[in-house]
Amino acid sequence: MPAQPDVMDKLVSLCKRRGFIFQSSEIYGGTGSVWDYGPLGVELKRNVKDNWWNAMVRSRDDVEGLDAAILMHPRVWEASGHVGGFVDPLVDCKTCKGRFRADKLEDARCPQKPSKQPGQHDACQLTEPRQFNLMFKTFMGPLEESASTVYLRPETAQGIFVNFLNVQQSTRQKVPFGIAQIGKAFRNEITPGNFIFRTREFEQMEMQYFVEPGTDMEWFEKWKAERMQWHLSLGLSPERLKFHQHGAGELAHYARAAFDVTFDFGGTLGFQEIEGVHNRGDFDLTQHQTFSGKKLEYFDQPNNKRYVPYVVETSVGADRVTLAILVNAYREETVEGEDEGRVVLGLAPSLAPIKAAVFPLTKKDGQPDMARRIVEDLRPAMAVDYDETGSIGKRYRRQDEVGTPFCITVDPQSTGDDTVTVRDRDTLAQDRVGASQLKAYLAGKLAG
RNA sequence: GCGGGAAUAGCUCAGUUGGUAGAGCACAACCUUGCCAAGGUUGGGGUCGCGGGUUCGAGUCCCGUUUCCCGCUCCA
Repeated sequence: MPAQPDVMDKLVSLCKRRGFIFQSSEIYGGTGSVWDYGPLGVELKRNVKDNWWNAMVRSRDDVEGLDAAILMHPRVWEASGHVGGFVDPLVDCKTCKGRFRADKLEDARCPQKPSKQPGQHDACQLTEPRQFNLMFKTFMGPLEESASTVYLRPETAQGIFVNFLNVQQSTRQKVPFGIAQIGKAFRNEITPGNFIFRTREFEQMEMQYFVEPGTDMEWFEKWKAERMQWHLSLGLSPERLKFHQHGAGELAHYARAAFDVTFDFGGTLGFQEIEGVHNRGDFDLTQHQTFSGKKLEYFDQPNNKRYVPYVVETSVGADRVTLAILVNAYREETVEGEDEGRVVLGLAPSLAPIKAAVFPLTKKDGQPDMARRIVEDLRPAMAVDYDETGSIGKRYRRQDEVGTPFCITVDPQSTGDDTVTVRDRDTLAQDRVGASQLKAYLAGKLAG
């Protein structure tokens, strides 16, 4: 299915208009590359995170939850390789306007091929190398001069590694087991962009699974399969999901094997990573042992052996998955007999910010009162909206474009026999349901 | 950070050779209608991204700056 090239633009507009996502600090002209989630966006993203947490932590007995601090001891980032590895010296060529990593140039010459820019590279004009550190720096302590420099974490994983023994010992977990965390991370990306796809402040959903060395590739394959299923369970179209195993040359410094889940965002973006599954070996725990001087070994009592576990990691960008869900759900379609098309967010009911909207067909004959009683009845069980403004068709479409799966209408018949119509967002079918059965009826639909 | 383009109402856009802002849609109230964006009346909303300059006068010309888009570079 070829995505419309301009779907992303329409989505950005829809997200702002209906309160999903706003640009940060907009009234001051906006701040680059950070975004705020509005009333509907925070519900959607929270539903995504809750789904992940329930699948990853609450429904398993071998994964424990954690919420580590964003600010960590600065030595953590020396051990992790971020202080050294996250700094790239870059040079610009004034002739061809290209930019290159100074450490990758073979000599002090612009590597731009002459054929690409004929006659322009007789004299190279490279700027001095400049350092780009991708970590945000700040100060811990009230006086800037005497305070120590700390970093905003560029990934959540290190909070899990440094707590490996705390969690293992406090929960009496045995290897293999995992630690999961949802939290913010920060990177001074050189080129942020594409809406919430690449931002400088973002949220990760990570799980580090600790296994016995030698069983790591087996677990790597297990988690690959499990994570693919999760993305499908969110309603992402199978044809828009593609899985990419990294070749030896692509691997990051810590990885023994890596696997990306990519999603087709359409347009110029195309397939982009939304989750990575990595076999990190014992790189991280060994580094922290070295830098901290503390043993990070697991004692296998039955077999009387001691080892540093290997780690299989799955790391999802919460914002990226949320964006993928929005892109995947966006559609424009024509209703038969209508001139104007409708915009629909075909969100899975479990992810929809609003589960049901209740309308009185007219403002007469006690219909608004009955509709409001239904709202109050449903509210404890689900996010529900009330709307009496405009024609019934207009109200349906307001809900369609924010992905509400069910619309409930109170009509003249309702006040007599206590039944209402439930209209399905996707099929447009209408069921007649007794008002007293409504809660159970919707619960069944939302679960199924 | 470099090069190019852009910025006027919530959205999409008009705005003449410089003479202190308009339309459609959207939104709100009321009337009407009553199951898929009907119609009518009324209304709210913009110091034209921000700062400076030229000018009697700047949305319009000049400089700076911020943000966004497209390339380059980077992307754990």
